Amino acid sequence: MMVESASETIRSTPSAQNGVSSLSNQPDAGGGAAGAAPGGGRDGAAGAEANGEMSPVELLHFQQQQALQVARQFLLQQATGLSSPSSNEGKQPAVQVPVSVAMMSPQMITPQQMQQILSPPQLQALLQQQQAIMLQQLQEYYKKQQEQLHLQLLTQQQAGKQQPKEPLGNKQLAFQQQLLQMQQLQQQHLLNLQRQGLVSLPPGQGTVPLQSLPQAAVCPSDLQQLWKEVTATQPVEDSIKQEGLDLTTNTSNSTSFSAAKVSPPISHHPLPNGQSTMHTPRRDSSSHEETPGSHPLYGHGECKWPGCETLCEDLGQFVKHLNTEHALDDRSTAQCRVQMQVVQQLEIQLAKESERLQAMMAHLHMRPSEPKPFSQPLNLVSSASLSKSTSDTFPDGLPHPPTSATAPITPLRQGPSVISSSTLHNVGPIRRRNSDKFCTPISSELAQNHEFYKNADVRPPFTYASLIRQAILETPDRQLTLNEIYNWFTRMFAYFRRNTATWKNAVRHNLSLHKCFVRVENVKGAVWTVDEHEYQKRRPPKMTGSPTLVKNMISGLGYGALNASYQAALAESSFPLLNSPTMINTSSASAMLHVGHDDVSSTVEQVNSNGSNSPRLSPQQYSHPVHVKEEPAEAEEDSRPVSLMATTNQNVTIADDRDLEEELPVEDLS
DNA sequence: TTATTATTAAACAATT
DNA sequence: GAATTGTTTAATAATA
Repeated sequence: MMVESASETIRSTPSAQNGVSSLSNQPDAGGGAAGAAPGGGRDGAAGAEANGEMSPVELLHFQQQQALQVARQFLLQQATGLSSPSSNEGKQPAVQVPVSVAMMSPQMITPQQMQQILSPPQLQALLQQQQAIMLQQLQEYYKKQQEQLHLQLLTQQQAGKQQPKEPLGNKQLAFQQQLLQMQQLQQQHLLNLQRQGLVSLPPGQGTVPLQSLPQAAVCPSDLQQLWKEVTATQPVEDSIKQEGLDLTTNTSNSTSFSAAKVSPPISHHPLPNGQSTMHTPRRDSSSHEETPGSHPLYGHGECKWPGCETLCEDLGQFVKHLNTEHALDDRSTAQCRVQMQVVQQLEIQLAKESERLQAMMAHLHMRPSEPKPFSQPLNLVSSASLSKSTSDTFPDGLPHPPTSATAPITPLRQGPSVISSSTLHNVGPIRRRNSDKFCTPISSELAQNHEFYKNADVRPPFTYASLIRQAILETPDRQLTLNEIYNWFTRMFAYFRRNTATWKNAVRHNLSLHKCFVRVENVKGAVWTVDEHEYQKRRPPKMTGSPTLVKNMISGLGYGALNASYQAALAESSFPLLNSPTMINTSSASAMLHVGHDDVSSTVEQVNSNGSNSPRLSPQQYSHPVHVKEEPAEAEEDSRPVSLMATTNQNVTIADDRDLEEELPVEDLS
C-alpha cells in the first residue's frame, strides 16, 4: 500500500513555493534562535535616541552597545538570514550592513527550487565556496570589530584622562563585558554554523573547538594584557596595529583552525596573517578569472551584477562599466555582502534539508556511507535496503556522484542570473524540461548521480516520460506494471518518495498521454512498454542550424563525436567522467554544443538507453508482441538494481558504441 | 506572438 | 465499496 500521507505537495504557484520555505523575514524568528546573545535585551535601549547629554562613559557604552548591536544583527543575519537593515548604518560605517529587502528576496528560494536550479555538484561546490567565504567574512568582521574596540578604548582612554574621576574599573569591566559579548557572539555564530551543518564536526569533537576557540581568542590574560597595553603610553597606531593584529590573528587563526580542523572537507587553509584561502574547484576558479571574451558577471549582453542589468555591447564595454559602476566602494561591498547572504541562506536551507535527510535516513536505519565532503548527507545509503549493490555501480573508480556532467549546464540556463525581485520568481516552479535537454542523457546522468538521486530529496532533471521510459527499459523484459513503475520511481529517487499523489498522477497521465507508452494486456493485469519509434517521434529534432549535422556526427564522426560533445560539456566542470579522453573532437564538440542540446540529448539518450539494457531484444517492440512476464512485482525488486548497475556502466563506457551501431539505422534523426 | 511540450490538477470510468 | 488503474481535459509555464 502506497503511503499517500505525504501530502505536502509542491504547488506550482510561487506563493505556495515560497510558503514552503522556512526562511523568515521576521526578525523575531531568527532572534529567537540565534539572537540569544548575552545582553541582547538591552539593545533596545541602546538603540534609542542618543541624546547628546551622555557622559563619556555612557557615550562609550552607547557606542559599544551600538557596535555590539550591529555585530549581533550582522551575525543574526548571517545565521538566520534576517533582512532587516541596520538602523545604525550611518553611525557605524565600519560595520555597515545595508541590506536591501528586495535584494534579500532570494532567500525565499526553497530548497527544492535550489536543488532544481543547481545540479548536485554545483550544490556541493557552492557549499564549499560559501563555507570558506563565510569563515573569511567572519574573520574579517571580527577583525574590524576588534579594531573598533581598540579605537573605542583609546577614546575611552582620552576621556578617562579628561575625567580622571571616572573609575577605571568600570570602563575596564565594560570593555571586558563587551569582549565577552563579542566572544559569545562569535561562539554563537560558530555554533549556528555547526548546527546548520555548515561546519561539520567529527563525532565526539563537537564541542571541543567551540569551547576552546573563544577562550583562546580572548582569554582573561589576554584581556589583562590588552588593557595594559592600551592604557599604556603606547602610540595609538602601534597599539591598534599590534593588538588588533594580535587579536585578529588569534581570532582568525582560531576560526580558521577550527574550521579546518573540524571540517576537513573544506579546503580552507589559514595563512599566517589570519586570512584564509580556499581551494576552489578548478571550474570555479576559472570562472572567476577573466578569460578572453567572457566574464562571470557578463552574459547575454548585459551586466549580471545584482540589480544592474546594464546592457553592454561587448566585453570591453562591460569591463569599463564594471570598473566604473561596480568599483570597490561601500555600495558594491554591501551588494556583495547581500549576495553572500543570499547564497548563504540557500546554503542554510540546504543544510537543514540535508540534516533532515540524515535524520530520515537514520530513522530508516540506513547507515551512512563513507563521509564525503559535502555530499555526505547525500550519499548516505550505500548498501541499504533500497539499494542492493551500489558498489557495483561504479567499479571503474570514477568520481561519480554527485559530481555530474550536467553540473555547469543545467541550472545556469535558468533565465537571467541577476538576482532581483523581478527575476526571482523565475526560479519558482522550474520545469523539468530544462535539464532534460542540455546534454543530459538520462541513463548516464542516472548512472553518475544514481546515489545522489536515490538519497537526496532532489527532483531528477528528467521528464516523466523519460523516467518512465528509463524504468521500463531497465527491466530485462522491458515492461512494467504501473505499480512497478511507481516502485522504480520511489526506489531510484528520494524525491518521489513523497508527493506521491502528484507524481503518480503525472505518471499515469504520461502513460496515457504519450503514444510511446504502450499498454499490453495481461491475464493478471496490464504492463506498459515503450514504443521507441513513437518515443523518437515524440520529440522531433529541432536542429535548425544544420539538419545534416546530426547524421554527420553520428554516422560520420561516430559516437566519438557524441562522446566528445559530452566531454566538452564535462570539461567545463573539470570532471573526467568519461574514460576516453582521446576521443575529444573539439570542433565537432563545440559545434554540437552550439547546435542544440536538446537534440544532442535526445540523440545520446536514445543511443544510450536503447538496447543497452538488454541487447538481446530488438528495439522494435512496437511491432512485435511483447512477452508478458508473469512474475510478481515485488519479486523482481531485488534483482533489478543489479541489472541497473550493469546498465549504467555500459552506458558510460562501451555500451554506447554498440548501441550506436544498433541505432544508427533509425531514420528519425533527420 | 504562437506553437509545442511538460507539469499539475482534476474529473471520471473501468478494473481489481 | 474502496482502492487502483487508466483516460481525458484544462490550466499553467517554459521553450523554440
